[in-house]
Amino acid sequence: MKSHAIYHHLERLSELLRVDARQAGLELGLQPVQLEAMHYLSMCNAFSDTPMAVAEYLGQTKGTVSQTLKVLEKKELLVKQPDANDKRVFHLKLTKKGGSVLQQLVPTAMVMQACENLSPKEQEVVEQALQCLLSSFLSTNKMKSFGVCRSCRYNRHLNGSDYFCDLVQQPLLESDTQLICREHEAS
Amino acid sequence: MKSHAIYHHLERLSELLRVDARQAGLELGLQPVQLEAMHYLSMCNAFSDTPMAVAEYLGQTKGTVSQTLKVLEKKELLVKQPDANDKRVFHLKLTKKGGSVLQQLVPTAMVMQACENLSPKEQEVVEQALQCLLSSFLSTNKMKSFGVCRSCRYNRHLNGSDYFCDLVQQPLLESDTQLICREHEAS
DNA sequence: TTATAATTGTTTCGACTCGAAACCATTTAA
DNA sequence: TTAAATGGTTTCGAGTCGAAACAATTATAA
Repeated sequence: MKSHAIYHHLERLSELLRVDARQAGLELGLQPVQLEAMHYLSMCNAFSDTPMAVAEYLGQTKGTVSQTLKVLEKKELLVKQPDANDKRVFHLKLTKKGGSVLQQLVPTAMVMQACENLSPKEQEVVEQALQCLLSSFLSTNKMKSFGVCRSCRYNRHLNGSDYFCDLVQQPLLESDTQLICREHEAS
Repeated sequence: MKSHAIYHHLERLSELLRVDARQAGLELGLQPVQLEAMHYLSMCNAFSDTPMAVAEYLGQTKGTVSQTLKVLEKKELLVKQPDANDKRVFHLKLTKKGGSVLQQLVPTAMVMQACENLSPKEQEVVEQALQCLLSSFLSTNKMKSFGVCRSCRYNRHLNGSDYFCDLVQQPLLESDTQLICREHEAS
């Protein structure tokens, strides 16, 4: 059983990542969790860009996330747009400023460099291993996967660039299918 | 370049781990960072069980760590012992209670189960990959490795169960050589 | 249809984290 | 023997986080 060794490495990587993210966000007064929220919003689709979805993704309560988003909104890194059909929900969009800040800070320089120092083969192995571990975490604990739309069992490829989601019963653009969906279920 | 994918997976794993650790420590009122400190202390050698070493390991300031340790001491999970030679330094030892709490909570049930759901081969690959990534982080950023004594370039294997550290100029027990050292440098 | 329940999001509160800076005691260097 | 460096603590302020109470809207069911 390698669980202790895996835990140990993961714990250390996690701490390094956190310290690094804290450092990276320091100049702009951004906290690690705020960067994570922005990172998620930059990758998710239009069904998944709400406060509730962010809360599920981060594993935090909606109240906590609400505060996080309020700060980002005040810093003009994102805007809240009311939903067309449901007056309760808001869609969160990164502003131009938000996007460029994110691109500048994520991934952090430390991670970039560390990855560049690995051979392409090693990068491939590491990426696969992390994915393997992550999906084991998610399936073992029956958590939402937040995978990309294209790999979802509800996603149907009609033909060419035409896709359709059987869950929300809507057609999808090809670009949509590369984004993260909160309803994602592995196929 | 897989750096973005690697960052993404790592970020997510890191967040899951943190949420899980928070949950695990909840009953006993232990915070994630407190568990990490205890975990470190359970694995480090006698040169590395001081507040400063914990601070370096966690990447936090000594002031912050001092507060963390004060809480753990008050909960009787560790004790502070004065150093024999240097009146400024203290050695931190987990109490019996601290050890059993740690054994119960680390690794968390989530990680244990997720690992058990991987095949032995997968566990091996994941463990190697994490180690590979971690050492790339550390070497790229010239950070202390906190590796086990046995793998250090200062460690000399004399014969049988006799070892010697060229840095501190002291003989080592075989059991010492399996512990983490703050002065560790890869050989 | 209309009351009831569930859902989305916000606000407030208190316990906790964290770094910076000031501080003390001790050790090392000059 | 003074000055600088080191290990550790304390204090302070800004920030994180969950719980709980709240408001508004939508879904359910009688």
